[in-house]
Amino acid sequence: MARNVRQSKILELISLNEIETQEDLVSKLRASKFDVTQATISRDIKELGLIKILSNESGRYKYSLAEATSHTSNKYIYLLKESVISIKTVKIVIVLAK
Amino acid sequence: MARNVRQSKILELISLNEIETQEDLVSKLRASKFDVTQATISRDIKELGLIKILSNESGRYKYSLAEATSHTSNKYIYLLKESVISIKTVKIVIVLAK
DNA sequence: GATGAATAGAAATTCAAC
DNA sequence: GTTGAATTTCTATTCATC
Repeated sequence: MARNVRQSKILELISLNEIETQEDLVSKLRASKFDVTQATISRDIKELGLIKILSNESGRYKYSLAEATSHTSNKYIYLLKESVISIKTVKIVIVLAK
Repeated sequence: MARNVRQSKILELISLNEIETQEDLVSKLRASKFDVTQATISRDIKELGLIKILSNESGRYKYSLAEATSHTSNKYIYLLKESVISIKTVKIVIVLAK
């Protein structure tokens, strides 16, 4: 399912990068061969429950994983299980467990 | 300091209500006699490090206190100390400690 | 430094198409 | 059910003003 692969890629991207806007995310996804628009990313972000927070480093807004709840963790874990995950994505699980 | 009083009122309002937009917050602040515009609220939100998250009840976005960090907690506690705080606002501290 | 009016910029939704 | 183009809605910033 392409949508799940894309969403797990989004989790990876926001974990490893400072993503300031949805357009940033679109660019990075396109660089990874995901042909997608801002409208879809907006929906993905809502489904993943991602939040925009202030980055300590830059003082600017960036996307972040939501504060862990059973709902969001289950969603993340499901996506990671469903997709072919690189070692980078495994690191996300570690981040979640912090 | 009017700004701090307003910001602690904001903490109270988002803790006790589902605030979906900055305009919502402006309305509620005006109802509480804070004469303020969206531009100022945008700045307050950034300074307080507030985030927009999905509400479990409504499935819609609402403003929320940030995940606790020493920085944000200190900021909240400072504001609560500085201002004349109602019993309602004391409840916010309890929420933060959860 | 704090703020508002206006504007630019970003994000959510609509509406159609698939 | 998923998506994109266009649009609406919402938010951040600019540029004055105090």
